[in-house]
Amino acid sequence: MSATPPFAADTALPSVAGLPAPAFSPLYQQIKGLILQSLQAGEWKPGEAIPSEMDLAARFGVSQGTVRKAIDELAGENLLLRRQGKGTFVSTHAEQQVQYRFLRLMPDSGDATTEGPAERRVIDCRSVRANAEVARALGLRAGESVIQARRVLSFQGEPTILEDLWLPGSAFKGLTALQMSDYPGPTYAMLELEFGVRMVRADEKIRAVLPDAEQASLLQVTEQTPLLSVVRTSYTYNDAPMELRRGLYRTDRHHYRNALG
Amino acid sequence: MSATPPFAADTALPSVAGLPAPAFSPLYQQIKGLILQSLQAGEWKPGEAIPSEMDLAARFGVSQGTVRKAIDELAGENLLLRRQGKGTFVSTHAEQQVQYRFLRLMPDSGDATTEGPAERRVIDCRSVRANAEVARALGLRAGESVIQARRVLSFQGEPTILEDLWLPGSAFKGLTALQMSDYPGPTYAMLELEFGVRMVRADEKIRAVLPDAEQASLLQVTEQTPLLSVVRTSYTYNDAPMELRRGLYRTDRHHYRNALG
DNA sequence: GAGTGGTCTAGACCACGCG
DNA sequence: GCGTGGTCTAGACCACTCA
Repeated sequence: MSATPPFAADTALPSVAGLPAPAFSPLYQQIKGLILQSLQAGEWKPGEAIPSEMDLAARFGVSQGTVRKAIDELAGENLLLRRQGKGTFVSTHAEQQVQYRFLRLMPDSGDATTEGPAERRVIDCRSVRANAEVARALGLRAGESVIQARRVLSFQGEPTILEDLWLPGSAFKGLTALQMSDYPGPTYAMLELEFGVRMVRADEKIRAVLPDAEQASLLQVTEQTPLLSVVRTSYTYNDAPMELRRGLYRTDRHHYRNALG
Repeated sequence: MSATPPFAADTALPSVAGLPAPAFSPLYQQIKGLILQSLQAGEWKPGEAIPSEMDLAARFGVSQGTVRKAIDELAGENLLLRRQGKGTFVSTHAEQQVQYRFLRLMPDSGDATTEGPAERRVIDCRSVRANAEVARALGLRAGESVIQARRVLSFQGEPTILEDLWLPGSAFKGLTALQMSDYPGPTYAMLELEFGVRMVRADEKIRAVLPDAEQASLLQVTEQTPLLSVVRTSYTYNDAPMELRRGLYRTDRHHYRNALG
């Protein structure tokens, strides 16, 4: 029971010259926003169930159908996971059926399960000052503290991915090389667990490049071997960038897979 | 008015040993299937409006809400396009706001609109016999007739993409180099218009490679320039493969963009 | 059997596009 | 002002999970 709808739909806001009217916000979008706030505030932790649709409907003072539509959208964005008969759960990078949610590199033959998990070797992990590029990508000022790490992922004993990554120092203070290498499972799952930061979506820019001498050596290829450069920016709930990652992928036994709708 | 629901939900089909029960098919999924059939049969052409939700509800003998949910899914798969106040339309590669629906290559600065349309140069277009690889990708037998084409796309005067593509000869009989070069707009739109074949989704496998001498010459780069190899298989409504395309992308002024959800 | 999400319906009203 | 898709409600019943 209880409350009245959070806001009246703003059907008649003043319109701005030159721009289309500010648009009207349906109830279920407002409910979606409220659920998003609770997710962001950590009211429900990754992997946990959120309240049932009926409970949320009562809490927000709307019908079940309206809550349902809000949850539908959040589930479509992979922020929530519905399980019939059990409840609706906060998405997590752990306990994912697919091992790595953001990694699109696939073995040429077989699939990720036949290949087994990656072996990780952390080469470097330390706190540095952000240069201009890193600062821009993470929404920081140049010179602010960031954690920089480098590691090599190997599949079936063959070094395949060289990753450099940068995380804002403020959110990940105290991250160690040990955490980066010892956590069993995706690094994003470790960041959720240890720092409460959940990466929710990401953008990638892909190029073909040649490695420098050090990169080639780490991947055990020649400097004439073309590699995929994958620059990823990952975002948390409020669309704030929380990670910059640059991967160099060997594509002699793997390929980057993409589905176009 | 009219008909009874197309099928009773098959709640109690015999279950197969070792497999989970055959599942139950909600009404809206059946409606979705019927709409899909009409699309595939060409009852409504790309760009045209399909009947209103009320009309379809009457035609199928279900409620508007059920038709709505079926259409929602088809719109989510980009097969239909909803426009409030106007109707629901069959998606098309023409009149797309984004010029190229399947092309993920973006200029490093600015966007596709600032860059202007690509200039196309068709180098080759002829009928050949499918080799084993092409036959497998297109679901043909080796030796069957396929149309093979090669072309270069240039942006702002700079050759950027070299494409080889293969189309099943049966569906595209009579395709000429002239059609490939003269049609203003996406090639996929031309194939819709001239052959009634609509590419609905695609898969891409991406690698970093070095070009051979001929490829390098066509793209005006050296043989030591790393390029993106993008092998795309495109599918029509019934998930039948209808095109194999291999692109070599220069990534010195462009990058392949991907969003991860 | 109780509780969850999933489907389906019927009806009311709203926003949008267009003649 | 009409027809379209879009929102919201209320209620019934179904499928799934787990105790």
